[in-house]
Amino acid sequence: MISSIAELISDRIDAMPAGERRAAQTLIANYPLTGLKTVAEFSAAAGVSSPTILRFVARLGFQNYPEFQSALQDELAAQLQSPASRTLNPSSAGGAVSPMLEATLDNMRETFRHLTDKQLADIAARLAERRGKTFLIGGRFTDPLARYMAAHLALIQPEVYHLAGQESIWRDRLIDMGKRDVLVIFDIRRYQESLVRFAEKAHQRGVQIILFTDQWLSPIARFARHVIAGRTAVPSAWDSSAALFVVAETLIAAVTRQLEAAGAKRIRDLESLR
Amino acid sequence: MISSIAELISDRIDAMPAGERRAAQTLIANYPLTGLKTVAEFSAAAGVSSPTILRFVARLGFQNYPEFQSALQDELAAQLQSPASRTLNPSSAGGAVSPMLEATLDNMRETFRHLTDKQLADIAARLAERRGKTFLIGGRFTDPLARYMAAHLALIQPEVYHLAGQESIWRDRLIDMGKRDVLVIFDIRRYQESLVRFAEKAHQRGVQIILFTDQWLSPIARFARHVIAGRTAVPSAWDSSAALFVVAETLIAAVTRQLEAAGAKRIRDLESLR
DNA sequence: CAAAATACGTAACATAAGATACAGCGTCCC
DNA sequence: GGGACGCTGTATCTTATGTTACGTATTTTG
Repeated sequence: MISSIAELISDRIDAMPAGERRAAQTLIANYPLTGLKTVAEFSAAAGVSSPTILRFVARLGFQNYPEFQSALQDELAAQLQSPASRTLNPSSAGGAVSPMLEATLDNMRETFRHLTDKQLADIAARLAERRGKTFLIGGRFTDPLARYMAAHLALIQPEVYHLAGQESIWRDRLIDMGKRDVLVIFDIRRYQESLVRFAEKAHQRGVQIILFTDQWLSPIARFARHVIAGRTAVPSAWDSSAALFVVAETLIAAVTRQLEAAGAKRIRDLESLR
Repeated sequence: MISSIAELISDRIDAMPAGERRAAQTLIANYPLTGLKTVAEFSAAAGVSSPTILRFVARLGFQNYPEFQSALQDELAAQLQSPASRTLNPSSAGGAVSPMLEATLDNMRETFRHLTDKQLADIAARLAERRGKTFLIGGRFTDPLARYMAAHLALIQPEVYHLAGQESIWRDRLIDMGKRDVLVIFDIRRYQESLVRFAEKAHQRGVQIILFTDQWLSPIARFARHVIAGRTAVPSAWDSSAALFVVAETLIAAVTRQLEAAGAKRIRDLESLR
């Protein structure tokens, strides 16, 4: 079975006329980049004319050039999203312990790869500054993450609230929210209508929203000041929230550290209690 | 020094108006693929208009959109050619983030290294067999994990209950528990007296206890039929429950798979609902 | 060696892409 | 509360990209 376009090419390259073969070789030489450029650039790189490129693409079975490019992009997306870390991963040598674990580790690496220190520091700073209140809420499966984060944050600073229960209950809490407040929302597919509505209203009131979502971005991203996009794909019937969980823990640690550095009295009191 | 466009973006994202920030977040969320598509596709993905995308690109310092795309392609080319550079990305290269991530990944590997496939399979089988009820409970910080697991298990099988609220409330639930039932407890340092008492009483009633704890083992291990010891040490003021979280997800996946294999009617019904 | 078939490039075309002008709107500041 | 500023989207325009038609060159085959 032929999975990648590169395979497809090397499979048919022998049956190609000279010009198209040059196109094929040029593409393979630095795959897949040349194929993402324009026909004119591709043809120049291969030293052939534009129609030759188009005929080459047609021979591969694509209707037109954009379709060919989309296929390349999809392939690239798949590559970038599940890094080939299987090769450079020490634990994978141990056998089929758990594909689940491997996927989860990949997800975490990939999630953090798209997350800069600065982003995390900014979000931590926003959570640490005590100008307003902090609210946390999550969807059906992610609400426990909101609870987990709330449990920690509530300990190191005042005015941290987890929004639980029915929609009507948290909707009424909107009255307490304003520009100085922060709302942390967890929402992964399938995105919850009620959360989107809630986020929109909070946004209208000027609340700063920090969104934890998956790589396809919840519609709440529209209203969010900060967006954390975690990878969720695992070999399971369910999506994995593990990557988001680790980001949450990382943020908790960062906030704690910032407050410690700021010499917050509460932290000292807390330490004396421990 | 700013080397990659991703860095450039996260550096300036704060100085951007809302619409352009959405563009930035969308691009970062699955970088750099969105930037290689057309302006129209990009704008649709970000939920903004085409001009906003162009203004976003202009703000980054590019003269026009093609120039921006070329820059992305060059960056991609460099990445693809030296695979090593993919591992040492901006976020993991240095800074305060990566020690946390590294420790967490190590914890997971180590946790699963001490966990055999058979153990996991046994526990999953125990959870999947529908002879009695399943109860879940956790400590101060780990109760969200119990909730998370309960939210999934309750969907794929009946009679799954998360024990919430005050101690007196769950103590009264002991009446409903018997030999055929399973109790999943999450308890890491500092171990909670109330949980230990509860576990002991449940054990006396013949309840099968599955314990999620840390490597120093909660005293509840005395009463537990199955013990999962996760690594919790991270460079933070708090312990990490991430490894336990991943084990929980793994078990959820395994139980789901077993029930699917057993052809449970509920699973089929569930799938028709999705 | 000649004729046919195929391959290839030039040039004109149509389409879709990126760029721009402008008006509406919200926001901030005085 | 009013005015100025800045942001955003709609509609229009321009550019350049992909596509096609056709003639020439090249190879293949009888």
